[in-house]
Amino acid sequence: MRPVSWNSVLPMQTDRSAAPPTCRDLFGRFAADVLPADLPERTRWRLCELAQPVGAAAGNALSGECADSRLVHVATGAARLVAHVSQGRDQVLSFHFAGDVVLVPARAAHGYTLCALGACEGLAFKADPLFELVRADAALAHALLLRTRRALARSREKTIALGRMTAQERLASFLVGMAERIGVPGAGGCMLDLPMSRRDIADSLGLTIETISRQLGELRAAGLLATSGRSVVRLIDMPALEARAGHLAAPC
Amino acid sequence: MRPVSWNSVLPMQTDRSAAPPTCRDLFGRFAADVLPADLPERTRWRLCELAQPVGAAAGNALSGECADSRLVHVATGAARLVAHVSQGRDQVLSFHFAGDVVLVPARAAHGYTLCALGACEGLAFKADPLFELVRADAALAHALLLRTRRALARSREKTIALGRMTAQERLASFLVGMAERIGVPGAGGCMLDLPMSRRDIADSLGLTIETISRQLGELRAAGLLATSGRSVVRLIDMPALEARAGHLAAPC
DNA sequence: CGCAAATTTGACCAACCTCAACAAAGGTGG
DNA sequence: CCACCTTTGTTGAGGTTGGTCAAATTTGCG
Repeated sequence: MRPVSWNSVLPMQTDRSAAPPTCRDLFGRFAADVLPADLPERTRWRLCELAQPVGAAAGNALSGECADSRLVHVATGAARLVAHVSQGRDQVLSFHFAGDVVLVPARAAHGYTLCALGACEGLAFKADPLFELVRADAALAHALLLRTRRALARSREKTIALGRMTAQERLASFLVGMAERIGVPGAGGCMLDLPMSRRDIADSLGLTIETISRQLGELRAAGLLATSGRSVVRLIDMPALEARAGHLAAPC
Repeated sequence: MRPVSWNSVLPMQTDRSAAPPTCRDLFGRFAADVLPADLPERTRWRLCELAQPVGAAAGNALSGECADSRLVHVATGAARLVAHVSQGRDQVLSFHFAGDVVLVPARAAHGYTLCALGACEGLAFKADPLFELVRADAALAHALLLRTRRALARSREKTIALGRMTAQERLASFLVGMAERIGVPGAGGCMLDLPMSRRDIADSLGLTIETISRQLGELRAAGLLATSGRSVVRLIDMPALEARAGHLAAPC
C-alpha cells in the first residue's frame, strides 16, 4: 500500500532539454483543451502573443495578486484559487486540475492568488485583451462562456455548502465533488489522491483543519471511507456519502 | 411551452393598472439591456421566438424548479435565486433587479427557484437553444460572457463572506453591496429601500433572521446606519461599514 | 382601528473554534 | 536502510459565536 506520489510524475520534462516547457508546448495543450477547431489562424496567433507561460512549485503563486484580472489555463498539476480576507483568514474559492481554465480576479475588495498544489504549470492571459479578442470570434466566446457557466455552477454549489450545510455535509459534499473530478473508480470504492492539504480543504469549506480531521474520522468510523497516508482516500459507500452531502434524491 | 407571438400579452393574473407590458415591451427592454446594437435581424427574431414572458407577485416563483436550465432577464421588480437544500433549509444565491440577467440552473444536486420580491416580470429563455444561438454571434456571446463573469465575481464574493466572515461582517458586506446596486446617495448617507425580507437576507448570508436583527441593532447602536420601517435603511458611515465588511484598504 | 405577519428581544444551547499536546508521515543525510 | 527531524495531521478540553425556542413588539395593510 504505497501511495502514488504526485511529484514523481510531474517534473516538467518536455523532450531533450531540462528547460521548462516552451510556450509552444503549453499553447498546444491550451488549444486542444479550450480552443474551437476552426479558429481563424489570425486569432490563434494573437492569442499566442497574449499567452504568458506560468509555473510554480508546491505552495507558490502561479499568478499572484495582480492589478488586472487574468485567465489561466492549467496544463499540468493542480492549483487553488485563494481569496485573502485578512491576515490568517483565507478562503479557497476553487480547486483546479490539468485542463481547467480559471478566471483570476484583479485585486478588489479582496486579494486573489492562484497557488500551485504540487508542481503546476500553465498559460496566463490578461483578461482585457483576451475578452477583446473574444468579441470577434463566436466559437471562442462560446467555449469560454461554457467554462464560465461551469465555474459559476461550481461557485454556487460552494455557496450552498458554506451557507446551509453542517461540517460533515460540507466534507461529504467536497469528497463527492472531488470524486467526480479526479476520482479513480475501482473495486471496493472510488480512490482519491487528494493533492491538497487539510488546511486547503478547511479553507475551502469554511472550517478549521481540526474540524476536517474530526469529521473525516467520523466518516471513517461510519464505514463510508478509508484513508491511507495524508492524501489517499477510498470512498467506500458513495450513495451514503451523497446522502450525507445533502444531495437531492432522484428528481420527482 | 407555448409559442409566443409579438402581440401576446403577459399571462399575469391581475392588472389593476392600465397597461401590463406586452411581450413586445419586455423584449424591447431585454434588447436594450443586453443585446448588442448590431445584432442581425434574423438572430433577433429567433431570440424573440425563444422568449417566454414570465411574471409573479411577491413571493411566487418566476421560473420554478425546472428540468432544464434557463436564462431570465428581469424587466421590472426584483427577484431572488434560491437553492433548496432540504425542508426548511434554503440558500439565497443572489438577488436581481431590473436590467439583470440570471442563469437559473436545472434541478441537479439541489433544486433552484427564481422568486419574485414584490411584483416582478421578465423574459425567460431555455438555456440550450439560447446558447446554441449564441454560438453563431460573437457580440451576443460577448455580452452574455460579460454578464456571466459578473455573476461569477458576485458568487465568489458571497463564498468569501459565507466561508470566512463573522455575522456582522457579512451583514456589512451585504449592505455595502446593495448600496452599490440600488442605493440612492443623499445628504446624511446612502438611502436603501430593501425589497427583501429579513428571512431573505438571512438565507442569503447563511444566518438566521434573529442574528440579522441583532447585528442590524449593533450597527445601528454604533451609529453606522439608521433604519425606518421594515425596509428603509440609511447608511450613515460608508467607510466604517466597508471597514467592517472586511474590505481591503486601497491597494498598496 | 384591528389584525396577521414580520421583526425584535431574551434566555439558553450546541456546533464549531481555539489552544495545546501528541502522533504520524515522509523527506533528508548519514 | 535507518535514525532523525520537520511538517502535517489527530485528539482532547474548554470557550464563543451564532442557532433555537419562546415571547413581546412593531409594521403596515385592509
